[in-house]
Amino acid sequence: MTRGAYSTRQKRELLSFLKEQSLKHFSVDEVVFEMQDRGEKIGRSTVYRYLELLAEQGSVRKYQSVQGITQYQHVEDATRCDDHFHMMCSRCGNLMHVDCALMRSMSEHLMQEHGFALDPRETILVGVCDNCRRDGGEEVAHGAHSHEGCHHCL
Amino acid sequence: MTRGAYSTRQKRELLSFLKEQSLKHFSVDEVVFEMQDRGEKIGRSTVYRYLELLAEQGSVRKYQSVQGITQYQHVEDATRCDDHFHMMCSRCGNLMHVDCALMRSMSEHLMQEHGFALDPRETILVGVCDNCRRDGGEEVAHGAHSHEGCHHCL
DNA sequence: ATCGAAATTGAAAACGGATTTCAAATAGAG
DNA sequence: CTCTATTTGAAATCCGTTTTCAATTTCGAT
Repeated sequence: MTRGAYSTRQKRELLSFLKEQSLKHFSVDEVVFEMQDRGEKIGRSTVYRYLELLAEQGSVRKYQSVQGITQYQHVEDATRCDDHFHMMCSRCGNLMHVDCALMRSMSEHLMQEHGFALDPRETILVGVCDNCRRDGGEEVAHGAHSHEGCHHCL
Repeated sequence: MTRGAYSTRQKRELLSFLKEQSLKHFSVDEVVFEMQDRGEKIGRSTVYRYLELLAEQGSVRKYQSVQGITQYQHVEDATRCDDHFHMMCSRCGNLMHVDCALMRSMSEHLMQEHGFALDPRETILVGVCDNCRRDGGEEVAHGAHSHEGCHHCL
């Protein structure tokens, strides 16, 4: 079987659902419920399979929530997120991009001194974002980038 | 039921097993197998229950591996792993400690330039460890610290 | 447009780690 | 020792994920 060869209604609808909500993250069940709410017909196994395929191809990112449930998130430009890191706010769930000289020298250090090949696609720096530190951590729109002040960064 | 009121042989043996291998990390199954290998009689549910209790009390730390398996690690001093970082191998699941000047300056940078309060207890750097890069990723004993060469580190 | 091989779908079964159940065993107070 | 509360552990259950497989769909070839 050559996965990903045919284009189907389910795949098109799932992909456009994810694209609409770009940088927002979903569990498989959330995708299934929200899509079925819209009247779109799609099965759980299809969602699992296609999200997995998209993750391999790089157009969605996959990570484990603290509770151990797999979360998926669409990233518009697949290569765009391969060479920098991501910070996630543990209060609001916001995911932010960081591309610093410091991060790169850390990568190099880990490789040279520890033989550890750090993977920026898999690694998520967890902490508390600026907004949440200030205003106590209400839910905030996903995907905002809070790094205006940094001249090293994206 | 008032959990943790009674002292039992199983609890004493589990705790001393963990203490012996301090800072090494285990899945529940690894604990069960290794303890049963030594001839100690302990059931899987007891291990789950007691590790959970110890985690709440702070004397063991609990992690999700990339494969989604929960890992437990004894920390004599609960605060001891609060100030350095952890790297996890995405192939063998091995968790390693890193305490580098570089990591600390990265933390400072994120705070100063991005207002992001990085949390070393929640953050796990993901990549491929030395052993797995060399020999193609067979299962390796857990808990080894592969940073002998680094003078910055633990 | 039709045929046929290959890919895809999705309901249901299987899987596997974690949790819960509950009767039997054990701890500890009196 | 006796009585009650806690703990144990095998088995059942839960729940997210993966796999199975027959039916369906896609798409190239004719």
